[in-house]
Amino acid sequence: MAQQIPAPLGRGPKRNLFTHVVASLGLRIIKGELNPALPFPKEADLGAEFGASRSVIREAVKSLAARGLIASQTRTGIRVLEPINWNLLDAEVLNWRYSTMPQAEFYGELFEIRLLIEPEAARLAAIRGSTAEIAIIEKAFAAMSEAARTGTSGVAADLAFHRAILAAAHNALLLQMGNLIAVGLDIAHRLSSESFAVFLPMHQRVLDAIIARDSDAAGNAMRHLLSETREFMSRLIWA
Amino acid sequence: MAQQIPAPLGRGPKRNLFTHVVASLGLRIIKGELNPALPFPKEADLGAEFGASRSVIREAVKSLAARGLIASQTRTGIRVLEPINWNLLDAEVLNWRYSTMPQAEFYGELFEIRLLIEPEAARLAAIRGSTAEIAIIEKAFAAMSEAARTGTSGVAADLAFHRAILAAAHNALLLQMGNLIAVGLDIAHRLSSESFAVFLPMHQRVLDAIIARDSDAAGNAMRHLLSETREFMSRLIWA
DNA sequence: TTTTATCATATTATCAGATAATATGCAGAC
DNA sequence: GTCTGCATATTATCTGATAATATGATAAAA
Repeated sequence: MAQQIPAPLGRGPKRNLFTHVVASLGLRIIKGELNPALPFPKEADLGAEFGASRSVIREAVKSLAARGLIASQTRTGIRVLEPINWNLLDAEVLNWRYSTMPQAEFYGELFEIRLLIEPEAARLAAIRGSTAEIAIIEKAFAAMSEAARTGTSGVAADLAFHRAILAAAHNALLLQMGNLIAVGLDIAHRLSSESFAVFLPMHQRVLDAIIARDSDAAGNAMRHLLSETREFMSRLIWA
Repeated sequence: MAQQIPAPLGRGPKRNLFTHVVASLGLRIIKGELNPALPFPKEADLGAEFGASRSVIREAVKSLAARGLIASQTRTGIRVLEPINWNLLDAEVLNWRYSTMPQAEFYGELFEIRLLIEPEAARLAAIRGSTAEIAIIEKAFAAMSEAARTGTSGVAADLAFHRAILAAAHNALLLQMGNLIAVGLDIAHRLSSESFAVFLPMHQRVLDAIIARDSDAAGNAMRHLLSETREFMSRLIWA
């Protein structure tokens, strides 16, 4: 039988059908359009809607289930799980949430966690970081400086800086929080592409404290950096 | 053609083929038996190994990919991702990791995070918690007391207590950390089934501080509870 | 009336065997 | 050497089956 023509479906990168279905359903769930109280479309219906075969639909369902968004059962069908089950730290879920929540609210939530995690991570990095690990932090900072000088985007370097600190703290669970930071930086970059240059000196202070193995100073410098960034962003959001 | 008889494969609940394949591969990846440097088996090979059709294998692959463990690409095949991409806070990944890591190491990592998160959560709960939310904390504590009195397992109530505090802190990302606590309590329970009775008074102190809206006291009480628990567990692990 | 046992049915779970898309590496041209 | 085009291996997607299972209806029993 002739292959079905994939429906054009308008916007969206649509790298492949699977990705499209996952993103589309994921977003609908996060938005609340599909929720635990409502009956979820059957595999067959989803297939018809997306112009996809059952295989693709089922793979998408498994992908969303792995993120804690839905569960499926023989005869019962698919159902949306309560938000408490959602893997909010999953990069995709994080982005879907970010794109649907009020910016200020999401940002407040995000920075509350960052302020909880990162100062302690900086403190631990100053204590536990190997010289090699600290060198990576240094290198990331150098890249940030370079980006500031040349006026190119320093988002990647900024992210690398914060991730390197998490890595130097020697706690894998802590490192996981990198996703949060990535989203946070992405927002910051969209709001103000030069913002990170302003905060370069504060990054420097964090770095110096870690190099000096001064754990308290490192923690404080990081706390200061994050507080100031939050302030700065708040002003941008409310402006 | 006759349906293939699902291989008995020995132990394991084996609720269904899909779950079995996911758990089996997930564990192998976490263990490092399958790693980024090694070529990953092809879909066809996996199918042969597990006695499963390609559909099941592909669904399992998507499920593991959603957890950040692997990625697959046309022609290139499947590959294991670097550990930094793993969703360590996913309940399954957490359990796989727990079952393969040295207990002391895992426990240290876990409590480092809990000590970071939960005192602040308790503090915020004392400030932001609605009366209804605080009532839930109270109810969980009552259930813990009851369990202690009757000698039944209080793990569920204990988990409910800590989750209720996270919920009362009004930060969805914070709530996500409940998975960590669940694993932590599970370990504690396996090591010493009566341990939670010992810590009942410390839980009471946390609860009282939250009811009294004394945020600092709540934070300190939680910190104390966790430190003592960690101490207690360390002794058990090394004994 | 209430409970328990039986059964039909709807939906996911799994299987089988296709074709399509695509990244890789090789071979040949420049 | 570098580029271009082609063959190939592997995943991506489709199609159409059969199997397993939870649900609700129905019937039987208490």
